[in-house]
Amino acid sequence: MWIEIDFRDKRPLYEQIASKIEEMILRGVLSKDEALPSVRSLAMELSINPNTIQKAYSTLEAEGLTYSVSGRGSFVADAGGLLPKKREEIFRELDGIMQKAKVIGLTRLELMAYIQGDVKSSPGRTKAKEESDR
Amino acid sequence: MWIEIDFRDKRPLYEQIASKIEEMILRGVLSKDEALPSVRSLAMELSINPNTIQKAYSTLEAEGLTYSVSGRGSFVADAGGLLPKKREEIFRELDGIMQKAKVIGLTRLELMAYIQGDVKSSPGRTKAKEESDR
Amino acid sequence: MWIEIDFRDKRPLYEQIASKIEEMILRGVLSKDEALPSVRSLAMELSINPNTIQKAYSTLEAEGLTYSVSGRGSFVADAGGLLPKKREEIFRELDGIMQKAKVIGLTRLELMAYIQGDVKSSPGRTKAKEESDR
Amino acid sequence: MWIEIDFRDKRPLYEQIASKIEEMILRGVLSKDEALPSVRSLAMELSINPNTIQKAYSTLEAEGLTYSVSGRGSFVADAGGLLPKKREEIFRELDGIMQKAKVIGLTRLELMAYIQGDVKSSPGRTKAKEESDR
DNA sequence: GTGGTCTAGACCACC
DNA sequence: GTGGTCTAGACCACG
Repeated sequence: MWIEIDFRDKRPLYEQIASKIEEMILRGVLSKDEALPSVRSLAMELSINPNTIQKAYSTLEAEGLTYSVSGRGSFVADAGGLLPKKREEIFRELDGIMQKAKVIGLTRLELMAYIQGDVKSSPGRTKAKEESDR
Repeated sequence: MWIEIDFRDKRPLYEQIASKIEEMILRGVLSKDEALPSVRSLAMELSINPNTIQKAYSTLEAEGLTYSVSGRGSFVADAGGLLPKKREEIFRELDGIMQKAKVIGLTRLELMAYIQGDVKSSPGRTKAKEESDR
Repeated sequence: MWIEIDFRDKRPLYEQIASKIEEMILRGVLSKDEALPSVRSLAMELSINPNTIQKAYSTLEAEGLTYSVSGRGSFVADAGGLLPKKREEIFRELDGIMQKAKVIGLTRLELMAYIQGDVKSSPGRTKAKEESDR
Repeated sequence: MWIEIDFRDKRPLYEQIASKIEEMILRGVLSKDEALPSVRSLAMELSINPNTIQKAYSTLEAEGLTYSVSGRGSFVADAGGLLPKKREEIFRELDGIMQKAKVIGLTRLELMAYIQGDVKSSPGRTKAKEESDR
């Protein structure tokens, strides 16, 4: 299947998995009412404890990204209505960064310049980038 | 003293303390070679175990923000040379956010606009911010 | 297990342990992603407090020699990239020695001669060394 | 007077002072039977606790580098006979380094090459040098 | 079971 | 008094 887990990641496994699935939903890879793989099958595929998958699915449901029908499985919810909440979340993170930036004397303009000039698309290459920066 | 610990914060105590002190150093509130409060005194003041303070101080020293002399105390190091590293750290965080933003269709321009016109910061204080910002 | 602690050694226990493990990693005795013994088990084996082992493991992780996954264990990191740093460290030590040598009139040639023809190592083992050196 | 103490040095003060004086003796800056400054005067000059100076002088005497006449002060001993001991000491340190070097695959030849090619004597050069100097 | 955090109390060398 | 190390025992989240 599509998920790969990184054991060196400090985050708990269930959160890692949940966020991967969340990304797929928001990206539209998984569409409304599509079924997620069963807990057991996904657990086997990732050779991971089913409890971990269960927890990942639970958090997804708690965040409103999926809904579960007992006895049937989990399905992706309507993603449209959730975007504003995600937006808010991102802006809050951005607030945190701006605060840190201010502490070390990084101005808003510098942050904006970085965002404008930043060239990333595929996740994973962050090194060749740091060069081209500054 | 100047530090207050927030028990609702999920981060470990020692990290909370360390980051508070780090901020003061970067802000210039604490200047080079100035003495930090003794492990024991700060522990008492925050009614926290000395070992926890010790750990906070150790991590600060490991990051090069302070130096400690056994039997004399802990002192803030020369912060000047560390700013570039901090800058890089912030930019890397920013990379993460930009990636998330792209997933939900938030454009760079929107992010930049938010940074430029930012009004809300930590939840609750929405008005008095621009003033305290200087 | 493989570690033995020397109570005559003045270095703290955690450092002794950390450096033993570091040596094994650099030597290749422990290979990438191999699991270290659990904190508790190693503590029991050495009849030492788990916190002490924890500290040893923490310092190793801080130096980038290992990574730890909460709830799963500690594992050795990719040591390859760290050799240059170690090299530098050794050369810096060598600088220190050369300075001391100069003070008492020991010439570089004498040092080089000693290195080339070195026969004695740690006090007590004077003969069997060249063999075990391979 | 001639000694300057570095508060960021991890070594205890008394050892720092003792080693500075030892170096002067070995260098010949202080000659046989010359008087060291009185404990009290040196303490005042360095604005340091007299006990600390006392301890430094004691260790020097214990190592045979000085002798003290009660009621008169401390004087430097005959340095000539001590050189072999110092030589031994340095070679033992060198042994330690060679062992570490071997662990990371640094050959004796590389060490020798470093010693030969190292250019320290006139103030300056060799980046890692400034550290080990002082 | 694992790593991680925290407390409480002790001892050490140094100043 | 200071920082640093160590022990003993506890609790937590994760798997």
